[in-house]
Amino acid sequence: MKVPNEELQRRLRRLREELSAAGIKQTHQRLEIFREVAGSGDHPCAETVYRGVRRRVPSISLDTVYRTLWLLLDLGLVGTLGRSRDRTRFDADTRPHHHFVCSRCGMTMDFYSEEFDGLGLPGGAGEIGSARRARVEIEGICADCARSDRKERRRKDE
Amino acid sequence: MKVPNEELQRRLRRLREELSAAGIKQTHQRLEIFREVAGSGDHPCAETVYRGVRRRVPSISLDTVYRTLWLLLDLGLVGTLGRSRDRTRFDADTRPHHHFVCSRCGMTMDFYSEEFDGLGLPGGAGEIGSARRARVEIEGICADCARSDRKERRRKDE
DNA sequence: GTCTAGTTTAGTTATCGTTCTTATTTAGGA
DNA sequence: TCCTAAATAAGAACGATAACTAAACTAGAC
Repeated sequence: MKVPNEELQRRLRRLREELSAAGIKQTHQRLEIFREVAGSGDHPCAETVYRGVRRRVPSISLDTVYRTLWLLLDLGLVGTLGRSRDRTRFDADTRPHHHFVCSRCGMTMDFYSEEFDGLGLPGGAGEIGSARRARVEIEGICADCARSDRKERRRKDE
Repeated sequence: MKVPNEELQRRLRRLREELSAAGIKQTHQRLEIFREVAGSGDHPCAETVYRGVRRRVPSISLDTVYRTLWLLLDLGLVGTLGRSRDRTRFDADTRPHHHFVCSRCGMTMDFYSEEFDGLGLPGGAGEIGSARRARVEIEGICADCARSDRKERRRKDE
């Protein structure tokens, strides 16, 4: 799976824009690391990116790859699959269920929905495979955080 | 967040059933570790479970907690949040998108669906918070694996 | 109740992904 | 071109997790 060149160029242009907007230096390493991720239609891990970039920049260090990937994540230029930088969390609820994650406080809450359980691949993506079970993660602001936000705002307005 | 006692008892009963069905001994430690996870409506990490169990079984070792949690996972008595035991994977596609994960080969494929992007909390769970964005992960068998499964079955039938 | 195989503990060590430290290099502005 | 803050390379360090040991323990079969 390769990203078409046109799309890759678009992404590289965006990288340059975002870096200068944020006042961050455009180094050879950063460019090549991003090119590696942005050019693979896949979901590479840091090690894979490292091996790929090393073919073009043999002196690159794994540390630089990690630092750069987290930088790109902060800038919103890449994302991660699943929760990153978190230890494994266990869940004794084995019924099919879904999660709501508060993007403010990080709290994860379960909820149930048979409709969500049975979601299948949408038309056009059906040829990828056959669905067995769906898990939905909704990101948003939990009621508690929304409350304290409102309180905070009221305090400021006075 | 605490699990109601009735539900906890149901889960403990299931633990006993599954352990004897699998011919695995029912030890005090296993019971207490499971009770800790099953009794917390939360999503504790191994360390949290360890601290909780240690209050009741002070001699417990962290090693036993890990061994038992993975055992419970293998038995399907607990699950994990997100991909466990996997390194962080990066994704240069910053458009909203969803994933199809093949439970046979582990391959993760992207797909797009504006309908999925906009999923909100279902009725009855709306008071949890306000949704901002949804991510759907569909688990199933990819077309490639389905093909080789069929081939395998044909070979056996001959 | 006895036996035994499976389990736990404690302690040590290994591994793996990731991060830190420090000396060196470099991008980009003056 | 020169300067300096920022970035890098190398390898040591780190934290979570896993493996291994030997000795003690115990659940469940007989």
